[in-house]
Amino acid sequence: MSNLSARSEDYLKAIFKLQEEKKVVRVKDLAQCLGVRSPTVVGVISGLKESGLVDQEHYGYISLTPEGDTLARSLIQNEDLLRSFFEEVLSLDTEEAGLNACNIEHYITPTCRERLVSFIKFLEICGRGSPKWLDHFRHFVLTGEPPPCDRCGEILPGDGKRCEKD
Amino acid sequence: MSNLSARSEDYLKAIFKLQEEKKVVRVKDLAQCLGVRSPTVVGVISGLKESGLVDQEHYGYISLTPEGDTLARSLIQNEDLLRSFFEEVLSLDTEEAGLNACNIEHYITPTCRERLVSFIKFLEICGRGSPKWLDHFRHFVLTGEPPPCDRCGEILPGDGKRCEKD
DNA sequence: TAACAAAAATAGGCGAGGCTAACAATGTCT
DNA sequence: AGACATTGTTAGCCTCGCCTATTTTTGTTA
Repeated sequence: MSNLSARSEDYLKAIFKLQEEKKVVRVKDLAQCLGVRSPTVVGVISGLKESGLVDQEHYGYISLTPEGDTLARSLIQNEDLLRSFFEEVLSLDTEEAGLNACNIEHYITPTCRERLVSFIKFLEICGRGSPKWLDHFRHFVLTGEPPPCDRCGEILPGDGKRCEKD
Repeated sequence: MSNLSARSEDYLKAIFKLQEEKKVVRVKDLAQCLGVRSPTVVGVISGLKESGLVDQEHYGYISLTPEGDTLARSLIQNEDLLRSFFEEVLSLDTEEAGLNACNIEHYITPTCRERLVSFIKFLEICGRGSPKWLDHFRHFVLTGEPPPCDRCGEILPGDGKRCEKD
C-alpha cells in the first residue's frame, strides 16, 4: 500500500487538516499540532518530500502534492469512519472517539475496515442511524440496566407480546 | 499504566503463550514466534528483565516474574476481547480477527475497551450471543442485501406487521 | 573426555523519530 | 535601511527495535 510509517501518516493527515483550517501550513503549526519540536518536523517532512508526497521550498510553506493529497484524504476518510463508529456505536465522546480513531487507523486490516463500513451502513439502513437495539445498548452503557427484552426484536417469552420499547 | 512500548507488550504476550504450550521458553522460540532474529530477542528481553517483568539466567530459559505474568494476562485478556468482537460482531475469520486484535490492543483507550466489553456483554444478554439484528448484519455483510425490515425490531410500515425473519 | 552441534550472547551497524543548542533566513517595525 | 523577533534549518546526540557476523556457552554423542 502506502508503505509509510504510522507516524508519517499522522504528519500527512495533520498537514491536510491544517491546510483546510489555515490555508497555509508552517513547520511551527505542524509541530504544535503533533506535539513535537520543529527539528523533528523538518526531519520527517524531508522524508515525505523525497517520497513525493509533500512540497516545500526552503524556508517556505508546506503543502501536499497531488499524490499526498489523495493519500491524506483516504487516510482521513478511514479515520473518520472509525471515529463515527466509536462515537455512534460505542457512545464515546467526540474527543476520545477521535483519539482512538487516529491511533488505530494505521493498524486495522482492509477487511476489518470494510466490515466497519458495512456496520455503519447497516445502522443507517436499519433505523436511520439509530435502531432500537442501539438505543438499548446506549442505555445499558449508561445505567448498567439490561435491555428491556430478552431478545431484541423478538417476541418476549411468557406473554407472547413484544416489549413496549421494542 | 504499564509504560511499555507496544513491541515489548508483544514480547510479553508471546512469552506467556509459549509458556502455556511448551512449558519452557527459549530465545529461539520467541524469535520464531515474533518473526525476529535471536539478538533482537536478547535485546528486548534484557529491557524486560530490567523492568522486573521477566526472569532469565545467563544462557537459560525465559520466564515471567509474577508482575510480568499479571501484566501479560491482562494484555491477553484485552486482546481476546477485541478478537471476539472482530470475530463475532464483524464476522472476521479467526486469523484476521486475531491479527487485528493484536495490532490494535496497544492503542485503544481504557474507556474504549470498556465499551467493547459492554457491547459484548450486551450481546450475550440480548439474545444469548446472537440477537436478530446481528444475524441481519451478518447476512448483510455476506450478500449486500439490506436487512429484512426497515427498523430492526420494529413494526414494518405498510402492512403493520413485522417482517417474518424478525 | 574430547569434539561437535545448537543455542545464546556480544559487537557493531542502521533507520526512524525524538530531543537541544546553535545558526540562518525572513519579516516587521521604526 | 537597520535592528530585532520569529521561524526554519543544521548539527549532533539519544533510544528503540531491527539486522549480520562473531564469539561464548551448553548439551550431546562418539
